[in-house]
Amino acid sequence: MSLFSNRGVLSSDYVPARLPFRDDQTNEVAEVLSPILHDSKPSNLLLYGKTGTGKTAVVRYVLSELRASTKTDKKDLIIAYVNTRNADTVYGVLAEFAGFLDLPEEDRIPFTGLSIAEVMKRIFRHIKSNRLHVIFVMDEIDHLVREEDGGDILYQFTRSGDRLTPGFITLVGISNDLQFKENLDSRVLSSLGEEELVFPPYTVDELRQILTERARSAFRPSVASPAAINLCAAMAGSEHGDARRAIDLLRIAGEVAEREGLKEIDDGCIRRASDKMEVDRVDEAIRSLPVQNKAILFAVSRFDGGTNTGELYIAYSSLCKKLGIETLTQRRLSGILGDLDLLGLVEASVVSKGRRGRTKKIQLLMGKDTLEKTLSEDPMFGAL
DNA sequence: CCTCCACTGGAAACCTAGGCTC
DNA sequence: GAGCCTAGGTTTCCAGTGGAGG
Repeated sequence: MSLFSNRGVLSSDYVPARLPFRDDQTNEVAEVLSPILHDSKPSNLLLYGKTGTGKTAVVRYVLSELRASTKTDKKDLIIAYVNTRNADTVYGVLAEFAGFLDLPEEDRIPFTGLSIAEVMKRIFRHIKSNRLHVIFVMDEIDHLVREEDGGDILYQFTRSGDRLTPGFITLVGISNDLQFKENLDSRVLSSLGEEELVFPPYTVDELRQILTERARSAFRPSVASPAAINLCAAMAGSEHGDARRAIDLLRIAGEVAEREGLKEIDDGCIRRASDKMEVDRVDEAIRSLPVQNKAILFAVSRFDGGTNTGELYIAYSSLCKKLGIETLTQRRLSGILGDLDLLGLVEASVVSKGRRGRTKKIQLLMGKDTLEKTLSEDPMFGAL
């Protein structure tokens, strides 16, 4: 018998009927966006806060309320939500955004081939001619700003006024990075940040209450004891006040308990769940890597006590020959190493060895066996 | 205090895939 | 169908550099 009565309550895209400890933010977002109900353009809005502080949840909540309170026959209100990190490139963001707009057949955005300018033109033309009122939510907008030309796109959106009338776009930017403003053109910032809102991290006590509330509807009675919930809140949230992590942890702990045939979640489940989350994260990151990055990662794993760029390049080159794939240049390898470092799969730091030059000291950040197990799913690496 | 290694990392050129125009 | 254009990945080129050994 399942320990869960409603697992969905603990899933990452669940929006609860009320967001605890976020009433102020909810009201403010609602207030800023409310002009749309009277067909006038709301101010652009910028939300900051670390991950798991409820930014996305608040926005989703307000938007769904907004949707609910507009008349069903209203076809000119478009609410678009794009996570700019998932969309990955500037082009990807625009293409995904365009997906919300229901462009006419001949103006559909293919997945590649068009210039950014052409994509913008199509989007703007469509909004203008259909008098659309658009709220465009860009989650993890800091990622877009870091992309080349990303800030430029924002500039165009914020300056798009008369190219769109009688339609309009209101931008809602969500950022995890509190300093991303520094990389932003000041004109864009002043326009995008017409209204700003900061989300403080949750305290451990707040997390505990959030979890308690969710657990009540997610689990059968007496599956998640107060002690278990305390531990989840403390483990996931003590450093960052990250509610998403805390909720994920609780859900996975529940799954672990269920699989092990237990009647309730104990400390052990939670610790094993925490380990599992880390393994899953790494697993997924490896799986979605391009071949070259996998090959480089594999080459890194051949050195037990860490290695350096020159040594790694030699190992990588012979690996490529063995695999029958193209060998990239050392310059490129260095760049990919940087990416792997950002993903937290590898640690690559520049060290100087005096007269023996400067290099990157490289170390694998996971068990060799974890990597080999995941990599062996790829037919190309299976034989190794 | 200077040298000089083994790279780093910026900049620009090059390549490729795919849509567009005519 | 030829020829053009762009985005994104890669290569080419190279000036710049932290610090152990002299």
